[in-house]
Amino acid sequence: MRGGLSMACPWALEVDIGTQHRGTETRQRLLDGALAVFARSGPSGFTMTAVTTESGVSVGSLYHHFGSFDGLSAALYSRCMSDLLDSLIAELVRCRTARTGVKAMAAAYLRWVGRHRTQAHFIHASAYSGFLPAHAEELAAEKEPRMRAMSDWMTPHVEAGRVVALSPALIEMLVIGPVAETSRRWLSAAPGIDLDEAAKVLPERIWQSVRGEQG
Amino acid sequence: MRGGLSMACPWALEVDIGTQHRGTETRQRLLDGALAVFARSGPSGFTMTAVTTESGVSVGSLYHHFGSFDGLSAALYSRCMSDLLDSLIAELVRCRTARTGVKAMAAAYLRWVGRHRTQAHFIHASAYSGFLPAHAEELAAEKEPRMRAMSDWMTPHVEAGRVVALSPALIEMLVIGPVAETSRRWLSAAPGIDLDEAAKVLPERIWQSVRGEQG
DNA sequence: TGTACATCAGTGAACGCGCGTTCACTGATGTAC
DNA sequence: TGTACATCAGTGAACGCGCGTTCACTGATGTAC
Repeated sequence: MRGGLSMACPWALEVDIGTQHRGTETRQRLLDGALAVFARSGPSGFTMTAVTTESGVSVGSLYHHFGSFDGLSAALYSRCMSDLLDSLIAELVRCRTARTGVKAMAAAYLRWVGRHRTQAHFIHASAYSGFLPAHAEELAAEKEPRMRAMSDWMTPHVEAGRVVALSPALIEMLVIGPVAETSRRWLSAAPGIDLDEAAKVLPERIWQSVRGEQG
Repeated sequence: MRGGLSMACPWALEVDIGTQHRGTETRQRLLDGALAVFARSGPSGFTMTAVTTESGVSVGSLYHHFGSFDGLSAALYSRCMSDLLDSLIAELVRCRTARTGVKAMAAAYLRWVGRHRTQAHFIHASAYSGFLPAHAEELAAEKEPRMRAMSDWMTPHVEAGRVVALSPALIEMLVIGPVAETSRRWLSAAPGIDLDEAAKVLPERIWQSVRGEQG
């Protein structure tokens, strides 16, 4: 059993610094189980009992690794958010012009949501949950370098006038706002929202909203 | 007591068709109390016990009027959403050009959120709550005429090419997306978001994203 | 290489708490004659 | 105008349920000598 798992997860050797392999594996099982519960039962069915049953891990073990159920929720949120941001960054760094970069981010956001519906649902549904403020520090530490990577890409374009001279936060509102709202409606199963159609037309319109005088 | 209330709320005579005045008053007290609880304690403190204590209305009375706690939540959501939409419409109908109308809606949204923080918080935090699907019909009935009013205003501008030829839903994403995302961050007390600053610059950028070739 | 020991990982029964809901009841209001 | 009656409005104790959390414990792993 142990040997098999080690072969399946050779990278675990690098991750497990000062911890045991089975601990890392248990954490993954809990996070995977939590996501499975959320996919099946939504926010109202997202309880500790359901997660421990789903993952086959004991309550005490959950507490050993995450400290509380909120702690597990925050860890899952962090994993989902990092995955989303990494997807955006991967698309962004391949672009050289401001226009292609902005459009790529908007399109990548919609594509990621379509391909990771449960994760996207969990991120959006957790927006006002109690565990976010309680674990704000760790979450910010995970998010900050990724936000900086995007900001670093954008800054030269802003300084050259190819993107409108607004604060990074407001540029983010214009780029992410429409696709986040689209995702929210799609996740709520609102009629009349099609991700593919949105991905075709929104990126160009979003670019029009942030292009500068030299754009 | 009754006489004093009747004088304070003469319009109640028009609203109370087939019901008693004190019933209407009790419903208002419950909804007001619910909003007060949400303002003080947020989503996690939003419980029936808290609402009945705050409003001084008995549990049984709550059930008599709303059927369940979810029913009360849905009614509160409906009241907040209608108030928001009515604010947008009031600004919209005063505008004749596509540009001023679109900009007015975006600005009005941000202004309403700033002036009705708790209501805005409740709307956004309820996005994935269980009571929305369960009461979808009544909520849609309240919302539909208001959405149609906005759609009716927009249609001639789309047909004349002053607004880009996209589905009403996608136009909504472009107009509401950035201001909704801005509100969300502001409501979460995220640093670096200022509603007044956003209201100054976002409306014009949003207009750029939806203007048509004749705009 | 073998043994002792410390630390990490994992277990699950038991607990208290506060939640939403029910129900048998009383009181207030409106209506019919 | 007065009375009987039906309906609407309001009460609050009692209930069961499932939640997150605790804790005394066993087992597995890694390390020192």
